[in-house]
Amino acid sequence: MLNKDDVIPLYVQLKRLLRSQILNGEFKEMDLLPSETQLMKQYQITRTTIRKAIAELKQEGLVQQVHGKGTYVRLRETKDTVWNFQGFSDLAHLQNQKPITKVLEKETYQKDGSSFLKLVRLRGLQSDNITTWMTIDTSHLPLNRFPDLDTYDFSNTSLYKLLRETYNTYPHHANLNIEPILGTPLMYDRLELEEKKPLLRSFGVVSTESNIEIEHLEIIYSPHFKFKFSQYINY
Amino acid sequence: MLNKDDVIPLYVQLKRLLRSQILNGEFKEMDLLPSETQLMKQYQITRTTIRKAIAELKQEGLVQQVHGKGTYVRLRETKDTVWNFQGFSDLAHLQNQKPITKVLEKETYQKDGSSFLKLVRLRGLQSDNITTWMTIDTSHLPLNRFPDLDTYDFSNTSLYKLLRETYNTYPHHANLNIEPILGTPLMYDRLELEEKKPLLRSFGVVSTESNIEIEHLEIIYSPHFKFKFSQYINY
DNA sequence: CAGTGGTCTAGACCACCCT
DNA sequence: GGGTGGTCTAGACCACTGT
Repeated sequence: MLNKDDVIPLYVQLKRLLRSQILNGEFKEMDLLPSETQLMKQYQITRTTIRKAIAELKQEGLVQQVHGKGTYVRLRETKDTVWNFQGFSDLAHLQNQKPITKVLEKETYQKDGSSFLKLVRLRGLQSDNITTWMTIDTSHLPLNRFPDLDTYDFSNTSLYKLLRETYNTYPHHANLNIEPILGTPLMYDRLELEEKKPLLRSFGVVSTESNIEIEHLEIIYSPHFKFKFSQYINY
Repeated sequence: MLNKDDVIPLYVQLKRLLRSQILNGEFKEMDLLPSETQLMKQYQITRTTIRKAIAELKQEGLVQQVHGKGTYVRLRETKDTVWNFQGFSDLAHLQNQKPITKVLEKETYQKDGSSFLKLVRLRGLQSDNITTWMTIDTSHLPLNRFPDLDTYDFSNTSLYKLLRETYNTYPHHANLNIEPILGTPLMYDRLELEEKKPLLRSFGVVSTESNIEIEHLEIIYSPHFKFKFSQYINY
């Protein structure tokens, strides 16, 4: 149920509710969501509010509206663009796949008189007990900002969840470069690739809303990872 | 001005108007757009309609709203990301470089009973009489939608400008895939590259606002072309 | 035809920012 | 305090889809 006195806007509450119902499987792929009129009655809120919630779900690619028919659940495609960050786990669940993370390296080092944590993780998706490795993530995090970060085990803990919940730091945007590379033998070995196809490498900085740098990172993408983009064209 | 009897929704009309004003430089980077109240008076439409228009501009990355302050023009983010389309020329001028286009192939062909134009162009930047080739663009365009398109010379004519001004067709967004490849000898030859570094290849479809496909395209990027992204992180 | 989403109006109250 | 955007209500009419 929704709480009209909560500080969280009604449309956000409704959006989260519908999203969790979709992700939990209460509504399945190609199901129709309740119509806007039904939702009005059910939650006693206006259609405008409902449409705002659905519009954002549509933007996230979870839902598709068709005039005269209804609002369909749409888990396929669209959101493959989200590479890592936290979209990784969500994406996995949608496709009945399990996100797998293996910590390859974890070490602290000094640079310019400050301590940093270097974290190398192999990330992949598991379905039917077959694991497909997708990326090798290398993160560099400042330990003065995140004390004791090196004491955590990251194989089961989301880095960003930890930053948010323990260090109250909210990653907001990333500035990244992308380039094609020939992988090193180590990379192909880690990603369990036979073919020595070229790989994608992206690297850059993750910052908070106020542009404080919180992470330097590099991501090596396996060819299994399909990059999709939508780009608006400016006149 | 807006036309309330037009079949085009008011918010779309307003969105296009504001967008063209931004891109024509009537509003500049970091300028404030007129406030929602001002726009209400100016165009005699409701705030809901105005907010819908602005929301879509926000989604396109042209504009940013700040509570209590106003709506700012923000061209930065999108501009760096823009690879080709017409951002190419803008980008060039900014750096005191001249955009160069060389038509490599131009031929019509039949497929599924329809005629198409295949256009292959080499694009680069010139400064101090040195040309650096950046991309090889291959476009496929339907001739039934663009009659006589094959009669134009594209070395000095912008394809998109032609589509807009002659065929009244507005490219709006592109859905693209990106992958690293090993180039063919022909590619390295055309791009005048000595080193056989891996290249980036992107391919996909360009559509109008109403999702009508107008161009299939492939772009091969030279390593001289640096890809930069800004990605917002969603929770 | 009834039901659905798409657009739009005319208000209201609030939280935020600046002076 | 006066202006800004953020949320929400309670309606209305329309275009599209199915039967």
